[in-house]
Amino acid sequence: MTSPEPCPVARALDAIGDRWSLLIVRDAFDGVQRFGDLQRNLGMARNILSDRLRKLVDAGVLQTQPASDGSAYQEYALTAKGLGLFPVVVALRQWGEDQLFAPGEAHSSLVEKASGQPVARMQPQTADGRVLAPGAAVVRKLG
Amino acid sequence: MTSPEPCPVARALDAIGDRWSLLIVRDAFDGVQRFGDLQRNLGMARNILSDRLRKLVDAGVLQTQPASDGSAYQEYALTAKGLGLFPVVVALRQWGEDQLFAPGEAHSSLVEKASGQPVARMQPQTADGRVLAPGAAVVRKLG
DNA sequence: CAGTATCCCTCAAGATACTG
DNA sequence: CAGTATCTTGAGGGATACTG
Repeated sequence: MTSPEPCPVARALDAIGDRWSLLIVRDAFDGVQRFGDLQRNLGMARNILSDRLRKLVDAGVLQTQPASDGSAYQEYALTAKGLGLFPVVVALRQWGEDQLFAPGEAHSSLVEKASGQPVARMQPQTADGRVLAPGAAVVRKLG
Repeated sequence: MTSPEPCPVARALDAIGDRWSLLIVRDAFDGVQRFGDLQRNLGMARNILSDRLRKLVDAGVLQTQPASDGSAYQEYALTAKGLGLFPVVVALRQWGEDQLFAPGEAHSSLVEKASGQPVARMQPQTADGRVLAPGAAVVRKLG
């Protein structure tokens, strides 16, 4: 479970598959960029957040940049690599909403209601754009 | 980080966000259904695999069924809920391939080459099917 | 405010022996 | 072969005090 993982899924999980990284990334997509905001938002220990941020920066998922409000501190922003996690976060949210909530149960995708806009969803598809349903036909194509 | 998580992403990660579950699910999508095959394939300790399988069954992601070869044991198969993780696994694999491998480096999505068929890819899209690029416009829609 | 440094502790994970 | 039982370890994580 370490070193040169040959499986892309395993390698991805090695990079961002821990308990906090993807939640940090989700918040980053949501525009949260400050240490304190992340910490309050996620309710995690400062040292852990600090460590996770460093690792995400080392991994090239986040980058630090001067604070937009002119304060002496920095902000954490998604890199291109980090933005590439968008489908992952969307897919996770989608599965969570579809499979992990009771029919009437409220979840916190409030933005949809607030904005009146449907949130992004995912559909696996072939390279030529045909929609793909999970099942026997694709079962051996996951790598 | 426990109990009634209101965020779908957090709840999803609570269910399958540990170090092994998604790898087991990936193998399941790949047709691996036997305890011993999973154990050898993933190189994980028997007791951990046993525990993880039980939890995945409890979570409704996997179900046991009589072995197809008539042996006395059982097989672990994806439920509908588990099949719903297809986009998640695909998105993870896609990100891994695109961002975590050097240009010429080989990864183990051999199936594509073997079958000559392109593997599934993901594209986030709106409810009406328009393709969505990650960025400012969608940044507040992740929930 | 944005971190770092310490201390502590739980739990996930590994190894391995055992059972039907 | 398909697990279960037991033991041990180490890393991940939490609380909190501290610094620039």
